[in-house]
Amino acid sequence: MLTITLPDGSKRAFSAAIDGAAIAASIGPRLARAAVAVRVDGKLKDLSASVTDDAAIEVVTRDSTDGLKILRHDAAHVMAEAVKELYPQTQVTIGPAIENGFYYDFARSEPFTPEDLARIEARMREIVDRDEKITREEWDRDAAVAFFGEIGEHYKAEIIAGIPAGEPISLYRQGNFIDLCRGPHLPSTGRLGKAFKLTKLAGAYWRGDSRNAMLQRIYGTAWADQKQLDAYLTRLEEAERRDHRRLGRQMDLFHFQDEAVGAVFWHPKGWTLFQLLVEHLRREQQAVGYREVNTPELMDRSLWVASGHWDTFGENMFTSETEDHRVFAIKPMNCPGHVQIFKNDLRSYRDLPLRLAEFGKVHRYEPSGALHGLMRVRAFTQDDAHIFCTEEQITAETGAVCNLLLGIYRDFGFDDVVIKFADRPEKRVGGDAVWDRAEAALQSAMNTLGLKYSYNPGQGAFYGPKIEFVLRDAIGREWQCGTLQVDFNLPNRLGATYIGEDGGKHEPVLLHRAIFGSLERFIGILLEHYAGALPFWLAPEQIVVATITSDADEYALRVWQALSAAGLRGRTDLRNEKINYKVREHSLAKIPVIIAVGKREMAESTVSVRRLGRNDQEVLSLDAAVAALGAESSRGSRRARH
RNA sequence: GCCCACAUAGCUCAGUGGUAGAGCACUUCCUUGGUAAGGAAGAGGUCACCGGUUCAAGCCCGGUUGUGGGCUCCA
Repeated sequence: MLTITLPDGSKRAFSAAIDGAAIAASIGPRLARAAVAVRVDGKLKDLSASVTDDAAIEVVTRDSTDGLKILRHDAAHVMAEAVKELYPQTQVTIGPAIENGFYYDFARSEPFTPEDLARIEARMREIVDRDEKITREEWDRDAAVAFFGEIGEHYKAEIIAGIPAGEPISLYRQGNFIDLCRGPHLPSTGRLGKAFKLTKLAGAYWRGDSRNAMLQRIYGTAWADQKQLDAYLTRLEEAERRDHRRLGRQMDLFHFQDEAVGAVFWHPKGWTLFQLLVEHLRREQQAVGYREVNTPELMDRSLWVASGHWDTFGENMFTSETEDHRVFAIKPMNCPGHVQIFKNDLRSYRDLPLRLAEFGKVHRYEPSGALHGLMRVRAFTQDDAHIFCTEEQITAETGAVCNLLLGIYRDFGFDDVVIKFADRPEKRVGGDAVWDRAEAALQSAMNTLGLKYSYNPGQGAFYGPKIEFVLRDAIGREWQCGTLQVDFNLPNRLGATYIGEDGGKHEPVLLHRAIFGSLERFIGILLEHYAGALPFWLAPEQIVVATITSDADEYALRVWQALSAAGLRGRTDLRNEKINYKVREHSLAKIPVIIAVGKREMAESTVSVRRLGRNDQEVLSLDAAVAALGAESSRGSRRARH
């Protein structure tokens, strides 16, 4: 006799041990069909796992978060089975479920081709039709290592050999395919359904280490049903249309070319946007105590040797050698420069916190494969700032930085920012005691603020732990934008000190912070976020004044003059084209406001205002329109922050 | 840097060994019109670059550069 408790609190009694499938069936046939696994006292189990004692049971269905994960994991297994059938010489490695889908890494001397992908996918559908039973087996570790070694699956054998001896391991078998897996899995391959698709082919290093062999990774997407799959594919297509590289071309904002790989040619409209971001942050940060500075692009190598950058990143720095054999480095960051400004005066504890900001253009010789539109470039502008403070001031300064940052992000329409805490990396300067203090200080400041963050182990800067503020692009890729780093190392390495209350010399703590991070990257994210339709205050061209007939040319110029005098950006369109044509063209160019003027407006001193995304117009007197649009533009950029 | 794919007009793309194509954009002319494409004509190319195969290469082969998708990296 056992009693199970369902999530709604209801209880059911069974006379003997029972498995998940039977429990689901006892509740209803629909649930039984949708069931992919069960959660027994919080632990995910196969539907076939038998429940012998009283337990809390939740039937996991295929469209739930856990259910989808299981489906995707099964899809990976089915793909591996298909690959082994079609290309028996291939070795399997690992194949997890990921966001929206799954992948599997294979070792094979021949590269897979896009045609192979179609073959593999077809075979996967056959395996689903075969509806092979999926069974769990428990093996002794050493027996499993020997087994996989024997059948030539050396990667699998290596993985299993890494599991502590004596720990029983589970294998899952379907047809002739057997794989190491923690589970749970579906009862049979037929339950996977056919709402999956293989999407791309990629390389991936064995165990994620670039010193290891390159494996071939096949990515796929899998869903509970065809409708979900179609919706996902449509979403991807839409995301492609908001790719910032495409928008940059369409909106004539910037371009790249071969002679300056990874460096942006900003066109007039793109540069206007860039300047708007700079102006906005400049105003906001000056209001909270930052002072702007500017430091040299080119400094002697010795400074970078002293800071530690030369040893850690020398290979990624651009250098320049003069005729007299002096080696200069083009700055890859601004911190050493700011430390020089700090050091150039005798500093008192009364000067702290000292907040130095710079819109500093930096160059980094990034690996060619890392480059990506505006998101990852070799020449970019940081909205960098360095706060020299005491250890006691870290919490307050961290709070102030986070407030400023989250406020700025809100101004640009980003309400949900992913925050990560990254601690000491393998390659670092400074002793463990210093790192302990830096990490503790940053973490306690974050906890005091009550901000939610995840943990990103080993990803800190070489001189200190950091907080990463991460935004997502149109297809969900994550990009670090803002950052805050606590540094107990550089001031020491570069000899920065201040005179404390006690009259003695002390080392300041250095907080590094960037809000946009890289202006280039932030603009890339911003464009994708708005799909190019920037809010009125940010649009490089806010208004086009378009004539309906040439009789209105003079009036249009007068209207434009009035708008321009109110500080608005835009132009006239006096071309001999129909108003329909002009509306279409400027709408596609994502101009927020089109003002049409014809004989009627001219006679009445009015304008007809059409907003992007709307099909109606508002007729206003010229004066009222100028006042309203002028106010709207400055409202966006001048937020009340108190 | 590594794996795979791709590179044709300003843009989006077609062209699988036999004289380089389309749509949009551009220029000129006609059209002066009321809120998402009026009409006609014209101009526009070292088919990324270097080499090879071939009577003949945009197309086949090799290399280089760049781009895209991943991996690694990201001060």
